[in-house]
Amino acid sequence: MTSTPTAGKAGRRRDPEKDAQILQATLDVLAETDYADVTIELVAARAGAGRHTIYRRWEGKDELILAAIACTDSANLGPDGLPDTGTLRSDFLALLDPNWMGGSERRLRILSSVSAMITRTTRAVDAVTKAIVDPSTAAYRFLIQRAVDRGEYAPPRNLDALAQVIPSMAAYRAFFMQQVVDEEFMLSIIDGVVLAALREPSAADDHLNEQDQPLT
Amino acid sequence: MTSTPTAGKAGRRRDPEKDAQILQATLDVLAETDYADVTIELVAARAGAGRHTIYRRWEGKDELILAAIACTDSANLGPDGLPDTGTLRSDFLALLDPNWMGGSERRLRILSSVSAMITRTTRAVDAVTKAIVDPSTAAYRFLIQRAVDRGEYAPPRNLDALAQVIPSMAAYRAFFMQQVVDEEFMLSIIDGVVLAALREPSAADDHLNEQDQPLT
Amino acid sequence: MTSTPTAGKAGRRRDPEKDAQILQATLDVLAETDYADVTIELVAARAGAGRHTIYRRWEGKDELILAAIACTDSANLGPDGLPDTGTLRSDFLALLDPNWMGGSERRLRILSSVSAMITRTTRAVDAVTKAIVDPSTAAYRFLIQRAVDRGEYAPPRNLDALAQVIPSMAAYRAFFMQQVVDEEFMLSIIDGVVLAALREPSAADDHLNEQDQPLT
Amino acid sequence: MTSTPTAGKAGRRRDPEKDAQILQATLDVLAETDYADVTIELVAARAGAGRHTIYRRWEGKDELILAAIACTDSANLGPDGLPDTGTLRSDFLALLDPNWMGGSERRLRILSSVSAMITRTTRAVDAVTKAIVDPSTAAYRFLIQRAVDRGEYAPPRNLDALAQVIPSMAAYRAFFMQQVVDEEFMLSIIDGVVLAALREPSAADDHLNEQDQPLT
DNA sequence: CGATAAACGAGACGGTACGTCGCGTCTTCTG
DNA sequence: CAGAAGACGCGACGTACCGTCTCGTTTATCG
Repeated sequence: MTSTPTAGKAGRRRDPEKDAQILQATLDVLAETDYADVTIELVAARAGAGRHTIYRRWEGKDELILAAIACTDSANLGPDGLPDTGTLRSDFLALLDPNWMGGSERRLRILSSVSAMITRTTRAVDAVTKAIVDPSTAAYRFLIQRAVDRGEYAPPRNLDALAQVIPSMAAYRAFFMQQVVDEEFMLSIIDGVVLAALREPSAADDHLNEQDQPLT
Repeated sequence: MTSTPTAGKAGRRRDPEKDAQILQATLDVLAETDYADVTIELVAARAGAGRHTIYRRWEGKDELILAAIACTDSANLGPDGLPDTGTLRSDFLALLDPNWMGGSERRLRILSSVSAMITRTTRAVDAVTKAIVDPSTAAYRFLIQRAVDRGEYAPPRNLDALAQVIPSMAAYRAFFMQQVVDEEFMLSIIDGVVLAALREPSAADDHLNEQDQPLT
Repeated sequence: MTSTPTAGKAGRRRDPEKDAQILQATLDVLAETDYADVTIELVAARAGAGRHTIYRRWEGKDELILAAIACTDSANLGPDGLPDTGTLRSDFLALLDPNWMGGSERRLRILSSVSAMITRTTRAVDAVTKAIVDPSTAAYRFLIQRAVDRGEYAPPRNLDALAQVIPSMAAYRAFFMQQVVDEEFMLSIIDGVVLAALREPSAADDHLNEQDQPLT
Repeated sequence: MTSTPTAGKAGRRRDPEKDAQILQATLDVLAETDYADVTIELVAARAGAGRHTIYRRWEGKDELILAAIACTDSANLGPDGLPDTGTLRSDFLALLDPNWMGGSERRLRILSSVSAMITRTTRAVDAVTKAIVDPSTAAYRFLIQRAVDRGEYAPPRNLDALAQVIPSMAAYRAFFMQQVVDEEFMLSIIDGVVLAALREPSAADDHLNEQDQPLT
């Protein structure tokens, strides 16, 4: 997106490793300090790069940070990377540790930094949505749907809404309240909200378990 | 020397009207531009004040913005200001419009600006907690508790968690996804999550009100 | 010229001492290093000032250096500061040491630095002319005229041309040839050129000695 | 070892025409803009060359400019190229036009650019000395000596000093004062200084040619 | 004649100075 | 003394040029 990797033109190619180094340095700095203290100079120094090398790739500070966020590997939230413990409740708990919000302090601090841009740039919203919001929601939706499929719960009235409960509440607590998202908190919303909103399957649901049922 | 009319000090009094003008100007600027573009110079110009007059009153940019936000009257979320429509569902809907997150675009933009400070300043967290988080949670808890009290629903397993569902999800949508919190969305979480997690009271519930009832 | 010293307006006055400190620092740096190595940052640091303070007073690097050159105290080349030894020859020699070209290494290095600007800026020419060229020429013209007035020499055919001989040749040697302007060299042009071009007064000149005689 | 016509190396030969193109482009750019605005990039573009091609040939910007100036053919100041009009005065005037300082505006601008380097690079001094100072002085010394030899003037006390008068004063005027060196100016120094410092030969001069004659 | 080696246009790269802007502090004058 | 005006030290911003270093292509000489 930032570079046209192999255009059949002359001239030295942009070092693709530099991209990675710079983005990594950006994330590192972002994790350590505040958005306002993220200096292009500092990022460049960390990445062993010159300032101009950064400006050649991204339009400015914001674009750089956005790109860094975007490259946060949220790929472990794909179906393959998700836990499969047998019950939805323990799946949720298993997701706590490596998951973005309850995960490392680092991930949270990085996210917090983006917030400084989210108001002004549509791109910031897109980046956050793509890197964090969508993957999280998708992961939770997958887990719930699987539990329904295996007959653990009846199909919920609104799967989409339910899938957003945990990420929303975790983010709210972590970001606006700046409080840790620990197991106690997770359990309170797992048991008190999500699982409470699910029902055990009725007898009539048995035939539908293996079929596609439109979600609305 | 004999008559010190106002206070025991000599010299010109601080113009109390300036406080209001400056805070108003801060909110105005905050509403139209980004946090990073909120310049003390600009605020001062808008307020018809000098920069030093601002620094005499607040410690710096952050404190100024915090003070400006703090003076936003969100106090209509007290028990007296809350709707009482007869059912919890319509109470929730009645809360949508005047509520902060579903409120005016202006209010959202102003509040979004705090996010730029929330990471570094403990005071920002306090301000947000005091102005937004606590009132919202308290309001929703009040509404739910009232519905339980009037026998509309059985006492939930975790009232605190449930009370935070709506503000969390609304904030997440409005802030991180930058999408409108309209009635459709509210209904999806009211019906799909909150009300789904509540049970109608059984006959036995009269005695069980204060007890845990195992899920299985 | 750079500041309007006492306009009846509000606001902090520009520190007049800063002007001096900055100009002095500029001259110092100019004397030590090359034009290209004169950094605003360095000058500011030397002067104990911020970069912005410099840019507030002068438009840029060139203007700063020009101003610094202009403030070089060439006032000791006024009639009062000139030597009066009794003979033109020893007057010339007496001028060697404190004089600009034969003077301090410092003065020469400073001049050399301006040369980098003299091509592009008309202002540079003006500054050099005002600070160096004119004072030197005027000084030599004064000395020669005084010698003529006292009857040491007959009025020269072209006083202006003669007055420029020494500064021109000293500058040429010092700047283009980068060789020292020492007493030996000075004597060679004093005796070989200037004094050689002057004549002893004829008998008829005696009456005119004390009168004004137009030069061209 | 006897006949290695080109060189014992493989690989593509350096395009000798590129040298010329680059030097020409350098001179062109030098003539129209200031030293500081002479960009390697710009020169390369003008010459239809790549920057690296320039750096392969010269060590840097300074060396390039020096080389460009060095290739300016100012060698028409040799004894054969000098005018021989019969009198020293008209010889001087005849030298005005094609001479470097009185020469084209272009030539002056180009040479002025060296001044930016003359302080830091010894090579610049050498180049200037070789290209300008020495030829000019030699030319004027030759003309004066010839006039003396033909009996037009008595041998001057210091031929070297006298030979530098015109180039020095012309350079001073052209460079430091940035004023044209026209016939009027030349006449003023020819008549007012150089010729004034020369004496018509006395009868006794035939024997005294090699002796000093005291001024008094 | 094909392999190899250098030159070449293009342009990425690490530095470093530029000139601009905002912050928070300070001084000066006016009411 | 408060208040408006604005100078001041600091430090980040984004731009430009320097000189070096790849790239892929072209051109020459040697095996």
